[in-house]
Amino acid sequence: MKNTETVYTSPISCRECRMNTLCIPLSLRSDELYKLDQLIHRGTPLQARQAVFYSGDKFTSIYAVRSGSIKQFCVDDDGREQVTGFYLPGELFGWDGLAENHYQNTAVALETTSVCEIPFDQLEQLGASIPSIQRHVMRLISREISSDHKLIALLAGHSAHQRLASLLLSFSDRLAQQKLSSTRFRLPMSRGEISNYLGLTVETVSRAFSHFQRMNYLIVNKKEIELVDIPGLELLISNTGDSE
Amino acid sequence: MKNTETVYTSPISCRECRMNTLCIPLSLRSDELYKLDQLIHRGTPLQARQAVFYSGDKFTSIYAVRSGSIKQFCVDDDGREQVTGFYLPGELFGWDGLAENHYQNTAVALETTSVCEIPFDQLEQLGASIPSIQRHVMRLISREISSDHKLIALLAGHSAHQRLASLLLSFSDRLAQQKLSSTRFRLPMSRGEISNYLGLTVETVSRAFSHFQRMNYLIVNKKEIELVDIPGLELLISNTGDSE
DNA sequence: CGGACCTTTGAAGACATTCAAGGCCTGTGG
DNA sequence: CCACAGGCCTTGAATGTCTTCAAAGGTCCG
Repeated sequence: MKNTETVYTSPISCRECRMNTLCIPLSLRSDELYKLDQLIHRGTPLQARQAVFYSGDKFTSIYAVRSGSIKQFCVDDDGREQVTGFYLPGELFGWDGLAENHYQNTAVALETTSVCEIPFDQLEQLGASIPSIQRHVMRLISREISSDHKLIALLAGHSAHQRLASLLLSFSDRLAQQKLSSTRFRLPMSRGEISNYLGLTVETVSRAFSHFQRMNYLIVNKKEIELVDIPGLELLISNTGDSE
Repeated sequence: MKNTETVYTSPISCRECRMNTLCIPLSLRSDELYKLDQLIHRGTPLQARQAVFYSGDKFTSIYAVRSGSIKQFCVDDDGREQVTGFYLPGELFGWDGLAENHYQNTAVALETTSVCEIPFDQLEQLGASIPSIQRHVMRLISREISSDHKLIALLAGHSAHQRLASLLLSFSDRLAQQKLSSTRFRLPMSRGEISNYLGLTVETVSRAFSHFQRMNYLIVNKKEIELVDIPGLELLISNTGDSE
């Protein structure tokens, strides 16, 4: 099992676990790394339901989840909330504020959560002098677009069961990336938040969980999930319905 | 009626209508503008159904629609296509390729279409020397995220009628930005493409059009649309259903 | 212990899909 | 130029999935 983090041999990089939470696979000289590291403000931990920023706030920074989890949602013209994403440790959020210089979404902690703040104008200046950083920042933004496209495809073309299964497997994958268990985990958000994200009702999500348990795809106990048949869930998602 | 384009006093900027199709509200010195303008490759016109790039192609450039229209779609693991966006003159596409250095979507012309190619590495280099360009590029990418979020909210929280009405009003707005009629226009895509984009079936979209015509919201003749009651459509979209 | 909120489950209903068929355009070949 | 084939679009009827409405159990926190 290779430890890819050994790239960061600088004592700076691992101090306070800053860099590795950004998952930045850059090969930087240590002085460059030092500059990047200096940008990152380590915030005080947030309590559940506490906001990182509100929709309409002036855009200043992007954020990385260090521990805990974040829910991002926007509010429609007619007052409807729409969850646009859940963010786990190592993931970045806040990009949407860049376009209009104001955050379009509100970001709140789903549990006790700590985040890193990365002031954008400083990141921008640093990017101007270190091209690899510039490139990487753009790549990170683009990644957000790709994940949004995946969600669009999920919402536009999949059933309730498929949507929930996708969410669970997405969580599983992302936890695995953090070297956490991909089969047993705790969902940090409520059924209501899941249903909103997936474009369903609370009842439908609840029924889907029950159904998955009956089918022995998983064991669910409140927010604790144990996936016992990941291939089965994958099959469920890929089934277009023209067979069976 | 102010003409905001008078910013571009340089003879370069208006040559071949390059800059104004990018809608870049930058105040650049003419030498900077010249450099930016030089990047832009004017492509030969595309015929309907012809691709700008395919999913999996190496990422080289972003593109701006000069005339005509573009459909962007990705193909799921299980082969399902999902339209992720339609692009009209003045709009940019191709950002999704940045993350993995390969385009995730395929972009095809919906009709005879001409696009500008903007090689990304050159744009990047230029951005490094001209901060305002750098900033603007990021803003453009972020705009893509915002519009994706709007689509997510549309798919997750709105009925078939609301989705189609939203699409029509979105077209109306975007055409107005190009100083074209916002009430009479031709939809460049098929019913099937609309239904895929909106997460519906062809039949549902067709019925929605018929319904809108019966309700005197619009007049539809094949792909020709005339919006006759835009406020009515707006009301339809904002109605959460708890009234009326 | 009580109350509010979240979750689950049931039953009825609504909306969108599926299945089916016919009409309308377009482009091609006779 | 006309005929025909194949899309694409529309419409109808039946089905199904998800929602809505309703109620009860569970959990958390004061």
